Amino acid sequence: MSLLNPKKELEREALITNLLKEKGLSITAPRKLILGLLLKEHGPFSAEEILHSLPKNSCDQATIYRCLNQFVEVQLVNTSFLEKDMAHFEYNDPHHHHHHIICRICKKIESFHECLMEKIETNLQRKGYKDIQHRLEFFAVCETCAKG
Amino acid sequence: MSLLNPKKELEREALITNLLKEKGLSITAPRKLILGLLLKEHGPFSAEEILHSLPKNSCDQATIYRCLNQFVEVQLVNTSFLEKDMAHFEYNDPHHHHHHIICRICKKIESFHECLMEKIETNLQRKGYKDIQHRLEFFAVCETCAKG
DNA sequence: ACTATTTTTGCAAATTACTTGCAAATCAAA
DNA sequence: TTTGATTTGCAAGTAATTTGCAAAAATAGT
Repeated sequence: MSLLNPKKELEREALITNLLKEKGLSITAPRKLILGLLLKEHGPFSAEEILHSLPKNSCDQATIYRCLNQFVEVQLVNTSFLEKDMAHFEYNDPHHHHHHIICRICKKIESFHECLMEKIETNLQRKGYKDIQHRLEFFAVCETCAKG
Repeated sequence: MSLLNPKKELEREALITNLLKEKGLSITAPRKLILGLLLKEHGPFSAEEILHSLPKNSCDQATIYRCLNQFVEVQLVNTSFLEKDMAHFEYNDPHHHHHHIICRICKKIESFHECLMEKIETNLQRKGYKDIQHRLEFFAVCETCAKG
């Protein structure tokens, strides 16, 4: 824990605890660690990155996956599939809706906040990105499943 | 091969062959089968679905993956990650740019052609979809990599 | 607080989409 | 058709993610 600002740390603790409670998840050490990391640093992170960012042996990788999946279920966290064989996870902050761009070569990930595609592409071009493609997918519950 | 319309079949053959040639890929039986399927039916298909749609033993699964990856490289085919542990593939028809919606429960995939998000979401709501989320990601070559 | 009940965790093994090494088959160029 | 390069099939390998199970921790009731 940070020795520099114990008050802020307490606030963070309370925030994490509240978020978990609101979503009906019990308060456990691994869940606080993982959610705490996602709140402090703004990802997206792979499960492996999370594992290595947390204190050694503080949390098993199976637990990390299980917690992340639960967080995604209750929409506390978003998943992206920026690389094909590895998911990335990020705190789902409703006030900071944004999207990602990944370099096809070096895999560096950046975020941006515009939300109209032509505008976004123009801005990306100005930033020097070449050969831009996008992928937009919607996820929802269809009429049949909503009734069943 | 279809006995109903041999002329159309020949045209299709020629189209497939031309597409492969244009992209600098040699003409092989598996490549023709896979691309042919993607041209005839409009996916997206998983590799497994492609395997089972082709005539028994006409093509190994390793070959299917290799061909699909080559098609993606030359931008003849697009990939989506609609389900988290399985890629879907679709012919990249520049005249029919579109996006997908997948039901979070039954995994049924539909396509639509609008390209502004609010409009899309409104239309999806009219179709009865609930709890709509979207995921938009850009892929490009960053300035550093373009120079290096 | 204490205990009982439920939930969660850690570990190790399993799963599964996807990839790869290699010898045999097929393709393309001349 | 022959020659050399590319591609294929097969079987084994890889790596992210999941799962079974017993032990540990969290919650609810008293």
